[in-house]
Amino acid sequence: MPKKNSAPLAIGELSHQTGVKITTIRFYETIRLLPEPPRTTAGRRTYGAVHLRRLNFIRHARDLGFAVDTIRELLALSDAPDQSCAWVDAIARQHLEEVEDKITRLSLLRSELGRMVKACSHGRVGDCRILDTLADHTRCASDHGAVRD
Amino acid sequence: MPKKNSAPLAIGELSHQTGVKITTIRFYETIRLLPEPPRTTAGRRTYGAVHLRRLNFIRHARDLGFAVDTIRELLALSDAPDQSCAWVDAIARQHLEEVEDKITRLSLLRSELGRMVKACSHGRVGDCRILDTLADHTRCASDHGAVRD
DNA sequence: CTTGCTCCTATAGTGACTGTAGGATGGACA
DNA sequence: TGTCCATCCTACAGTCACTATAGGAGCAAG
Repeated sequence: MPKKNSAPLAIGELSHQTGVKITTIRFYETIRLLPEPPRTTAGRRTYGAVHLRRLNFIRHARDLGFAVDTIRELLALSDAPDQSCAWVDAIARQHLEEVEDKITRLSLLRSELGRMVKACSHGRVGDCRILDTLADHTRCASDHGAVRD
Repeated sequence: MPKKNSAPLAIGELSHQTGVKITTIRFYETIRLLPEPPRTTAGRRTYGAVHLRRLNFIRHARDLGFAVDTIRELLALSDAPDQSCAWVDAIARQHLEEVEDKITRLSLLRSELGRMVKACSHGRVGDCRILDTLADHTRCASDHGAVRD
């Protein structure tokens, strides 16, 4: 006996229940990530359980770092329950790899920054090891790449 | 006997020597990160050793993840060699902290994604553990926050 | 009826670039 | 001299995922 909690929600209510800001909810509507909800006669959006579920999914996926386009894909997949879930698996694995990659790069960065900070003798700017290091990549211990996301 | 390699560089040359794209060099000029260089009569930019040094500094700092505004600050500081380098040190330390923070958050994420992927039994979408997990944060082992930069 | 909250649209701004359109210049070769 | 291609120029739009602001209208309580 699934209790239908189907009283329509105002946007502020939906925002509160999902932790997604009102402006962001409206933004998701404009980029067609969230379907247009029905409106009251006065033009206010009214959301139901479907929207709530979908927005929770979106929010969680975003928190886990999935891109909006990827989420769109995942949502489409989850609407076709009889398909193989191999593609979902592939998407998740690829994202995991990207995260691991980022961690690796950031760790190299941490070492380099750590070394830089440690070398500082707290004197005058003219003798600053930190600025020296920034001025000349060859002083770096590792070939830290760029951290551009 | 410092060899002055002072033949003026064309923008393509500078790009080649620093690894910064031509468009990016021009962009740095518009945001006043790099000073406007002199031009030839035909209006082409000509760079000297000063620009080369400055751009190398910028590039290296960007690679290490410093924001453009921070780099602006660091450049201003490096132009005042008699000041104390405490502020430079503080900037670098803060950036290091931010990087460490990011690593922590990404590591939590990695665990969560790893768990998700491992739980996948490669069946149909309707039974997909990955989609289940995305649909419901309470299935998560940790309170991984958001990864928003 | 006023007060204060929620809601609406439309538009511009964020950071750090990247891409495109449409044109001018420079040097090498026939 | 013609012509070819690489290089350079400007100006503006697009990226991503929002956030902020301006200027209103609606709604419930006191």
